Amino acid sequence: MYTIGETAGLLGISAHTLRYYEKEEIIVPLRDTGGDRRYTESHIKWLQFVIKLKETQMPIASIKKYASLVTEGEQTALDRLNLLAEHQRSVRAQIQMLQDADGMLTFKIASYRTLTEA
Amino acid sequence: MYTIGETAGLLGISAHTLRYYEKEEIIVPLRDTGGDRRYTESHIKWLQFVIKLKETQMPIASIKKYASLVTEGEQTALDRLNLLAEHQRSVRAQIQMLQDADGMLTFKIASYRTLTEA
DNA sequence: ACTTGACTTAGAGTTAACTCTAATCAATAT
DNA sequence: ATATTGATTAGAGTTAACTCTAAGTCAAGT
Repeated sequence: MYTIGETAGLLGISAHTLRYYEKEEIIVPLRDTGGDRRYTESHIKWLQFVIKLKETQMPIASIKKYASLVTEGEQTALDRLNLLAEHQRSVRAQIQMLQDADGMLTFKIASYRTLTEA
Repeated sequence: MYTIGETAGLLGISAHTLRYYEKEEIIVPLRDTGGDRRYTESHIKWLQFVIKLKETQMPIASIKKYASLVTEGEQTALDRLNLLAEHQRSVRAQIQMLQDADGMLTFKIASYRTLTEA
């Protein structure tokens, strides 16, 4: 069980952001007797997954959608599968685009090398 | 020579965005006798490059920086090389991160498949 | 002559995703 | 006993990158 500060530290995000994710219904932490948020190992795992989705450009709105499917339970498994499969296509498209850009940069950089070494 | 509308169509961005890039000093189009913007082939090529940088998450501020180096001329070639080399490192880091995410998604999706097919 | 559509400008509005502020409270450290 | 630390809330502010609005000019088509 972690406090909001510990959780933020562990994940490398701010406590502010954790409260924002809660407001967006992406995560629902427990509360201790004093009313403070408490995060379990399974909350942490879920947040790490959310952060991975974020890093790969999934918008908060889609993450929210996925989170709501998880909350709805077992019978949404197929919907979740489809959502992730769709996102995987987007991730692969991003990789392709970045590889093209990498090639272009290699070429540009080589031109500048020729220029500056001449 | 293209009008702003033609250029926008060619590049798949809006005329508004082209004016915005001009305000940010990323591009300086010519003007016809009526004062309307005119874009040459070389403007188009430059804009295509700018769009590639954008797609690969280079912030407008950095693109602006690069554009100003280009304007300054030959003697900034080494600075430009360094800027692009730095960006290439970022592009490669993005590719790496996306490939990890792709693996994770493959795993998650496989789990859901097992679940929904059982 | 009139309408249509593209262009001009300065500047306001939008969206996503935070990020911070203010005012307050509760537990711990000196 | 007081000071610090870290938590709480609602709601305001920020940043990047557009995106649009208003008010207007101008050329071409009917």
